[in-house]
Amino acid sequence: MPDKYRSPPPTLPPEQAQAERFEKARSAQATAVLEDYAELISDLIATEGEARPTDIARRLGVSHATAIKSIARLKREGLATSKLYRGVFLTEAGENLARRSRARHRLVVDLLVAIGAPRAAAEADAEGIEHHVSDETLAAFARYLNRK
Amino acid sequence: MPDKYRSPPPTLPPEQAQAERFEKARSAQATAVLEDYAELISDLIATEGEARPTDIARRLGVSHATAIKSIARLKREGLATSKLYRGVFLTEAGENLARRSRARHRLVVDLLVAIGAPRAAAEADAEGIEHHVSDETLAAFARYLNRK
DNA sequence: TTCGAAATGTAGCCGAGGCTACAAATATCC
DNA sequence: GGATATTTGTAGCCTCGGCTACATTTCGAA
Ligand SMILES: [Mn+2]
Ligand SMILES: [Mn+2]
Ligand SMILES: [Mn+2]
Ligand SMILES: [Mn+2]
Repeated sequence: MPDKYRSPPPTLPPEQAQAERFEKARSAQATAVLEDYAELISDLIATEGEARPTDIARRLGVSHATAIKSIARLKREGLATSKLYRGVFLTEAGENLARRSRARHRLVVDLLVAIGAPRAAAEADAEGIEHHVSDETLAAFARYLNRK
Repeated sequence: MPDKYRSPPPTLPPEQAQAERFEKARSAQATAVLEDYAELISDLIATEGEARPTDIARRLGVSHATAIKSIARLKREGLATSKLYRGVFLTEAGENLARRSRARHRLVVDLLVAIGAPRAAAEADAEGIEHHVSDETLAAFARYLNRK
C-alpha cells in the first residue's frame, strides 16, 4: 500500500491541539472542588471521627452555606451521603476519589520540596496544582522521587 | 526582654493555615482566564499580526460569544482594549501579564519534561498548573533547570 | 456594485460556587 | 425542664464562564 493511501498521522493541527489542552484544564477545574471535599471529609473522619458541615466550612475558609451546597453536589454525584445532623460520609466512589486525591496531593508536595521550593510555598501551591497533574506526570514524579 | 514578653510566633493554627491555602488556590483560579487570554492575545499578535475574537475562540475551544464576554472582562480590568472589527490589543498592564504568564508557562513545561513527564502530558498539564505556581516555587524551578 | 459569507456583537439561558440573612433543629448548661 | 448557644438547613442574591440563537457589520468575489 503506497504512502498516499495511508491515513494521515494522528498529528492534530497545532491549533486544535491547543484547544484540547485548554479543554482538559477546564474539565480538571470542574472536579477540583469535589476532590478537595472528598480528601477533607476523609481526613476529618479519620482524625475527628466525623465530618460536620461546619468543620468542613472552617477548614476550607468558606461559609457553611457554601459548604452545604457543595456537599449537595457530592451527594448528587454519588460521592457522599449525609443524614440530618449526623455529618457527612463518603460512598465507595467517594473513598476512592479521596484516596487518589490524597496520594496525588502528597506526591505533588514532595516533588516541589525535592525540587527546592520552600515548604510553605510547596504546600500552598500544591493545593491548586494537584488538580491538574495527569497520571503520566504523576508517575514521572514518583520515579523522580524514588531515584533521589 | 524575656521570652515571655515576646509576641507569639506567627505560626497559625493548622486549621487556619489550611483555609488560607484553599483561599489562595481559589484566588489563583479567578485570574487563570485572564492569564490565558493575555498570553494568547500576545501570541496571536506576534505570529498573525492581529488577535481577532474568532481566532481567540477557536484556539481556546470556546464559542465566539464566550470569548467576546471574557474579552469584555479583560477590558473592564484594564488589560485590553479593542476597536470594533479591529481586533484586540493589550494595554501595558496586559502586556506585562502576558509576559509573566508566558515565562511561567514555559518554565513549567520545561520542568515537567526535565522531571521525566512525556512531552504531551507536560504541555497539557502545564496549561492548568501554571496558574498555581508561586514566584518562590517558580524560582526553585529555574534554579533546578539551571543546575541540570 | 451588489450580494452572500464571515466576523462580530447582543440577548438570554444555565450551573457552579461564592455570599448574607433568616429559620429550624439539636446540644448544652443551669 | 427550659433557656441559650451551636449547628444545620433554606432562600435569595451575585459573578463568572459556559452555551445557543439571532442581529448587525464588514469583507470579498462575481
Ligand atoms: Mn488536596
Ligand atoms: Mn486542592
Ligand atoms: Mn498558558
Ligand atoms: Mn493556562
